Amino acid sequence: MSLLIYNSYSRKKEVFESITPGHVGMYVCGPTVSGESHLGHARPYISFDVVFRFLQSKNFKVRYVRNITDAGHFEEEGREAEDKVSTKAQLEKLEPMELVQKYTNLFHWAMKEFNCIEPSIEPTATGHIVEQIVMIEDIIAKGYAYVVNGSVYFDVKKYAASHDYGKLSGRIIDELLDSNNREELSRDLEGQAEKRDATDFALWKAAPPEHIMRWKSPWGEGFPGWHIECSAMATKYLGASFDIHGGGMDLQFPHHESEIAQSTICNHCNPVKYWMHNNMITINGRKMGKSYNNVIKLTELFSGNHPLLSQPFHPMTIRFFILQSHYRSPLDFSNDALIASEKAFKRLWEAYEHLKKLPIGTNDTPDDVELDAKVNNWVLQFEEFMNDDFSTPKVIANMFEIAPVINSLKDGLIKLNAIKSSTLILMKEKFTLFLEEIFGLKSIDAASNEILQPVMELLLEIRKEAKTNKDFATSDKIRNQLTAMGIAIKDEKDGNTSWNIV
RNA sequence: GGUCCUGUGGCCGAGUGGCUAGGCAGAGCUCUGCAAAAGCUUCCACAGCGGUUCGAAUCCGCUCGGGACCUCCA
Repeated sequence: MSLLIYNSYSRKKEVFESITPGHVGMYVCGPTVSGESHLGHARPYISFDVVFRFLQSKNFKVRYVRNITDAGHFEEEGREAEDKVSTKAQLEKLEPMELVQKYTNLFHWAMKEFNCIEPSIEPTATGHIVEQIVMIEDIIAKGYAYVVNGSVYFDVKKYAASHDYGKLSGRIIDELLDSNNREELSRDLEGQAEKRDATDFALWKAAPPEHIMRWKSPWGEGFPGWHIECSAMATKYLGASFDIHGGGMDLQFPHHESEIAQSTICNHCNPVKYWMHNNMITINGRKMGKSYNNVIKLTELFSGNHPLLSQPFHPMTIRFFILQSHYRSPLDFSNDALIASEKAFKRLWEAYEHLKKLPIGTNDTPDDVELDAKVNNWVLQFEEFMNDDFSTPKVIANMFEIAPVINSLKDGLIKLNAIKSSTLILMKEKFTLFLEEIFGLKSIDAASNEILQPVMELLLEIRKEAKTNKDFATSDKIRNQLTAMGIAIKDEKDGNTSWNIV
């Protein structure tokens, strides 16, 4: 069965066919490392990590490029052309590269916590200034950019005359161009005056004297525009046209629209076959963002140190929470929703642990034909759902359908030969594949450490003896004290006792 | 103002015109020395008003509400 991907460019689901059979080139806009990542940032990187993993499971050789934006972003484009990174650096009295390194490290740490596989290539904007300059020169040579006072701007009007600028973001170019004359948009921004048209965007900005991050260029010292870095790096590592470009919905315009324009002029072809955009994470119905002052940083989420949070949340809980909704749907954050996800995830993972331990028999004829068929169907739908534009919530729903069956098998409420041995093997195989390898989830349990393990065994043995002697005072004392210490114990149906750190 | 998306039960969230999404919370029962967990059962729903249809949460229109983008943004 083929993979369907919703292409933002065509606004419909399309059958995925990679440009080079067996290989996939995927570019995802990475973080701007001028500050700490927040919950909103987690979504694209987790969503596209799953895309990456799923494509690999389908035996594609994927080159996954995710950049680090460590220069070139404008805090407020046009108003005061300033480099975001250098602004912050002056504030914190750090060397710009020191700041960039700090937040890059923090970002990498968070990605590791989320169990995101590292991209194949993680290029930095500052490491590709030359490529960007070459690309800008090319655009100028082809007549689609002009130089003013040491800055270079892309000529949108000229480009739009022969290309469909605005298609990706559903923008109507005439209205954008008209908006030049509209009062509410003529904000009379500094630097705006240099542009021939308000819709033109900067490829290169001349650096004012106080600007720390600056590079020599044919147009004087300056720094690159925001959009050119992605075009330059994507072209360098994935070629003139590649398969998948991902990022947040909020990047569609102007960032991705401009990327298309730049690359199209340089390479004479549409750079991207499938555009994928994840929706936003909202908080009380509002997009999480600095301008709204409603961000929850990842460090706060993991530590629980935030007024909106009642407790710390494990990175896997966040990952599961994100996977419980479809990547193109808005996802509303709340403390309660996260608590619900945490419980749900723990329950599902526990069932998975039980599944792994179920013994495989040699039963070819199921006692319960109906159940056997149902389970088979649920499991086989995992891939079907993923093939339908990565419908992770549906896969999870099916896993929850199967969880009671697993628990019942484990407790003997359903006999093992109710289902075929091959069905059980299939369950084990697919749960591991989808839960661990594709969804990238792993146990939330604080790893039971080596010293604790034998101590617990001893304690539980003593408790078992007490129980056998009907000395419930002792057995309850052990249980209650352990509970107070944060260790929960459960008497299983088979007479054994399991434990875990809460 | 323009473009687009969206409105599902106490909460979060799937839903491709006809068949129980799922999770969390609530209620009851079973198992259990008691717990916890688990299992079973169960309550609560498709913003409103029209229309298309044998049949709509699902398609169309209108109204009301929410949001995103149009400026840095995941």
